[in-house]
Amino acid sequence: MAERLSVGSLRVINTSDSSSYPPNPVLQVLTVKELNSNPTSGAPKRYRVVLSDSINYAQSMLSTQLNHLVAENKLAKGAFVQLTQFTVNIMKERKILIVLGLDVLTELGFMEKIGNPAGLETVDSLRQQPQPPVNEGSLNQPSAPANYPANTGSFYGNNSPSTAPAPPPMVKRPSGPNPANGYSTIIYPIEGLSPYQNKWTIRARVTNKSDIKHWHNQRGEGKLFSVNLLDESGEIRATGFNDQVDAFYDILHEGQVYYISRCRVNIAKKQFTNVQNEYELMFERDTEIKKAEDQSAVPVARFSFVSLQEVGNVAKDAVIDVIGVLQSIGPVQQITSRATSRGFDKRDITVVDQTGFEMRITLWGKLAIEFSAPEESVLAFKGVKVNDFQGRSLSMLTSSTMSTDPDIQESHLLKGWYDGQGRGQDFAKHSNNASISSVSGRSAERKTIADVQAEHLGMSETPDYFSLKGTIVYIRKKNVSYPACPAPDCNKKIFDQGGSWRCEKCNKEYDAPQYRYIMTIAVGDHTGQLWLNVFDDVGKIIMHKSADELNDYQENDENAFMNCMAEACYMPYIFQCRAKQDNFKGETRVRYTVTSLSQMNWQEESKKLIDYIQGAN
DNA sequence: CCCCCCCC
Repeated sequence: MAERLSVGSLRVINTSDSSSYPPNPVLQVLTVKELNSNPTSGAPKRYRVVLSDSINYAQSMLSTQLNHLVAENKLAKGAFVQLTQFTVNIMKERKILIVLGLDVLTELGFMEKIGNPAGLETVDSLRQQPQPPVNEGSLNQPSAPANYPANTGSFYGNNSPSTAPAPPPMVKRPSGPNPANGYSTIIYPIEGLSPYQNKWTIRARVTNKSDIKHWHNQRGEGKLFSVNLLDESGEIRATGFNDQVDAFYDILHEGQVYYISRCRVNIAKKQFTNVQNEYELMFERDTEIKKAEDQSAVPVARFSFVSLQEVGNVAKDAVIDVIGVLQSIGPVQQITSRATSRGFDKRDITVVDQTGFEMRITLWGKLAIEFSAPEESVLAFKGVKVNDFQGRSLSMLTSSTMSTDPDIQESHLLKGWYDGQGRGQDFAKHSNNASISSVSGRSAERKTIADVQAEHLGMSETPDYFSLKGTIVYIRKKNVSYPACPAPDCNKKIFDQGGSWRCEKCNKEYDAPQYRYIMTIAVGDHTGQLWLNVFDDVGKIIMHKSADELNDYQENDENAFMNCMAEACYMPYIFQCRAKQDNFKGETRVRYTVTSLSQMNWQEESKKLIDYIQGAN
């Protein structure tokens, strides 16, 4: 097999101009590793693959459309692959191959590592500047390296040609625009774009075009619009401001394919993106946009569906894609925004899928009013926001899209399932239990108990949020729960009037209270111990039963009660916590409240630890 | 340079 390898090709790619890249190098797969992305973000998995030519090895990232090869165990350790499309990005001083296309040479099977391949020099060592070793974990967030020269022009322009790679050629399309009019005939895949390359043209379909938005704030005012662009490799958002609105807004039409070149490539701000790309484009004065004569061969949509069941495990505020069968259509309603006191039209619909879950999705504005899809249509949503109202619900954003009965495999499968069995089925909701929650879409930062104390979390004006990996070491037996008003969302403590229970808030009498947890638990980790307050939704998870049931035990069956307490103790969890000052008998103290908790995911935790250990070296 | 996306 060794003779099939493109021996020495990786060094050529690492050191030379893209025009000298070996066209279709054959390489051996040394390792395939899943990048530890946030499992609650809804984003697809990313794989890092180490490739060897037997003399050298190199890091690569697999474009997500190749993920299935990993899932099918075709692309695995020891396999041989032939790259058919790739580009080179620079992350943290090191070149990374971005593999956009490859063939697994299955006829060669899997083999032990051939030769004794060595690592390649970092970009900086090629520039005679010794650099510390690369932290592999950094691949997880390839935000453009802050420690990297911001002026990429100087990097590519002023250095010697041997260290200054020009953009790699990708697919040659003789039918593309003529270089004479300023375009390159070389079409780049969107996934290969990066701030370090500026001579490219993409051929992409506009899958979403915003209205023109005007803004004014302290920093100034202006107008903007943005489009989502899609090709077979990936998607990216492009935004035009002010003059570029005038120049390009009317040229770009949703659904059509364009050649686009000479944009600025910026780092996408993670919290604002709803397309899967590290970068985003900004139209500039000399940006060129030209409608493609051939509108075919560019995908119309790209989805990364999360099943309705899985929506329960996605963080609040994540932006995800879902597909489901339309089950019910609510009426158009008018609401008034609390923030702006403006009125909005909305409509709630419910969709179901073969995981047996239903999901409410809120549509807004014109789309809500004009919604006309018949019941039992398949609806595919791209870029909808996850809310945690009553468990889980979804809400469209202006950047979201909805397609009715899209001609994609998932849609046909869903239709088949619905006609076969789904129509008569009952569906589960994501109930109002505590679930993975987060502040602004991310999980709060992990702290040890020693960190929480040393950093004085909760002692400032605003609450602090953190997550904690710990074990329940004690549950206070006093005041485990209180008798609450059974009216939905009241939760007020009610009082036994002798035979009936009175709620002062509702001004009503009830036959029985509904007990709610207000537990105090001690949680320990390897650095200390902390008292945490737990309310009903989290209490139910810890105790595996309702506060009513536990209260019943406490009153009538001491043994059963003690057993429940014992079983709940010494369980490890990841606690999401809020630390907040309050006044108690004239003294200021910090109260720690568990806002939600999740079961230990040992695999994830192990990964975190490995990354932590590697980062420490 | 926006980044709001609303309500129960």
